[in-house]
Amino acid sequence: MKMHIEFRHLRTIKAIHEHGGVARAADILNITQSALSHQIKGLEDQAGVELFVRRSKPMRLSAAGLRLLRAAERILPEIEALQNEFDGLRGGRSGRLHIAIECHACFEWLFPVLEKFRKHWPDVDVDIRPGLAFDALPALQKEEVDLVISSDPEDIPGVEFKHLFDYESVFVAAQSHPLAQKEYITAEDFRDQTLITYPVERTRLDIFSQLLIPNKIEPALIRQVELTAVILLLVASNRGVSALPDWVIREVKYSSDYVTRPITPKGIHRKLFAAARENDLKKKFVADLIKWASREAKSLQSF
Amino acid sequence: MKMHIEFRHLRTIKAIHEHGGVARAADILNITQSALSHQIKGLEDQAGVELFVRRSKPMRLSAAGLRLLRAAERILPEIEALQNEFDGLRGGRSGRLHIAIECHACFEWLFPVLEKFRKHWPDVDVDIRPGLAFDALPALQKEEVDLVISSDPEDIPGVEFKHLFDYESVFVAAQSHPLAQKEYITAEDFRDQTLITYPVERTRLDIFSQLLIPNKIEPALIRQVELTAVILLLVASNRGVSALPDWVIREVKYSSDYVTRPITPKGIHRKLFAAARENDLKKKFVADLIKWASREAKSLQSF
DNA sequence: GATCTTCATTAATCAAATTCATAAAATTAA
DNA sequence: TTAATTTTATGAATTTGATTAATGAAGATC
Repeated sequence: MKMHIEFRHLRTIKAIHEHGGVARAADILNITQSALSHQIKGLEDQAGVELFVRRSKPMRLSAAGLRLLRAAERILPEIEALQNEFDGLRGGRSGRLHIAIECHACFEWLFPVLEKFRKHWPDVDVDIRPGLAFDALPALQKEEVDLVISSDPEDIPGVEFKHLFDYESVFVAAQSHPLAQKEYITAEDFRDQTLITYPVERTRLDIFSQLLIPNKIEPALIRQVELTAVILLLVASNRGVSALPDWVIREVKYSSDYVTRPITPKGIHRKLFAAARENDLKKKFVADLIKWASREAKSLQSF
Repeated sequence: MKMHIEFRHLRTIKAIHEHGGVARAADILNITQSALSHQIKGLEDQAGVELFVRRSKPMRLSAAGLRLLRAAERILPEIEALQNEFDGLRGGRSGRLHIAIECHACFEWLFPVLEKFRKHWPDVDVDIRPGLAFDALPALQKEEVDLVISSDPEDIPGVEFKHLFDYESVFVAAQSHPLAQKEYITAEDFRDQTLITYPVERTRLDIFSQLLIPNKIEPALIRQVELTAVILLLVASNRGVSALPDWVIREVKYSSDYVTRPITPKGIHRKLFAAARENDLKKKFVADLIKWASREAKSLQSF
């Protein structure tokens, strides 16, 4: 004999307890007293346990009934919350916005955007998913992630790339560094240098993908550093050179112990895009994030 | 449009996620694939949200579906535990045994019994309910309490009194106390004494109910003390006299700075009973508690 | 003791979950 | 590529089971 508890039963137990009696509970639940009576009987038969003490007339919960009540009071709020969440989801108030970033430096300008976003959309589950930073576009298609910040737009059906802003990857070195004398930097210049980069794969770094790999040049040493501020510190104290997006450097320009130079005569110019599923772009909160991200990025450039 | 989640849906979501696909989940749940398909469609329609990503064929949970899954994984174990508890309840393995004691001193021998009980019946919710110590028998009828330790058996339908043991309420005083010279104590003897009692109503103390109230005697002073050991300490140092069950005193007899005397020539002889609902007496764990209580009490007497 | 509440029961009704049979879509194999 | 296979969706019929209406029984209340 198996017991078959349903939410209906939990609501019934709770209502009977709270309103003291089957008839009143029935009123609250908008069903007849008879229905509740049947319901309770069904539960008691299946459970093989008396849920109520019928000795005295407005019947009270028995020990087993009290246990059930406690369960009801823990479970019912959960699905109620769930239902509210789904309501919000339909109304576009809540949702998920998991972001994969291919460019490591993007943390810099993305964080303030996320701060603002969280304030305006408190019910949206926004997050940056690390790890799957490469292969991010397949993840976007599979709905494992909802937004990808990328420099390499592809033509994928159902996915749209929104242009955020242009930037230039520039060479950074200490003022006293020999290369600081040059007007522009070439691939060859890196051959005997210590290159300081973010701790990510080479293919995700502009300096490699756009210059060193095509020219088959290997720097003398590569040193990986997480924080942009630390990279600049090391560069300024002549422990190596680096290549960073111009806006990253502009943000901390006041420390003028280093100089920037274009890479190749024309410079490495790149565009940054936000990729999302076409469907999601209709959602207000996704559009908002892209709008704010673009604005924040452009305000960084205007320094 | 209101959403109507049921346990069935939670189980479905969980099964589809775990077994990767509707067909397999259907197999596990002993239901047809069609039923699950209809079920999901129903949920999605009502929620107005896509629960699955149908882009690829063994279909996967969407963001919304994942939330539902998380809820399922929190809620389902709860009712599973509940069902197990109810199964145990039917099998007599679990249950409730809340005890009301009318005689305050009974704590002394009840505690070791409860220790043993807890070891043998770990799933039974055993407890001593203080406060409702008087009026305990009505509470027993109303199933607010499941066992009452009492000296005054009444003829209540559906309630049975099991005899535990006999005891004598004896007078205790310091060896140097004048009344220690007497062979037995009378009601009159208390008139100019400081009487040390447990902090409960008079009607629940043998010395009052059996002697002082019938004889309309009021002691010079009453001092209320919680712990038996402290009562005996005060008595030994001549701060007052007391009246206690013989077995209480026997237990700490080694401290021989006080003497005991019968109250009235015949002594106050009482019986102690365990009262329970006839129904509950069929339960093994209730029978066990009474059996062990009786045994423990008798072993105390044989000191 | 008469009346008012409160809960239980029976049979009938109604809604909804499930099934059966089959189509459609995607995946895999040939 | 087609064919074969797996996986999900759909429509109509069926079954299940929850609810109701009407009524009866048992406490409570005056």
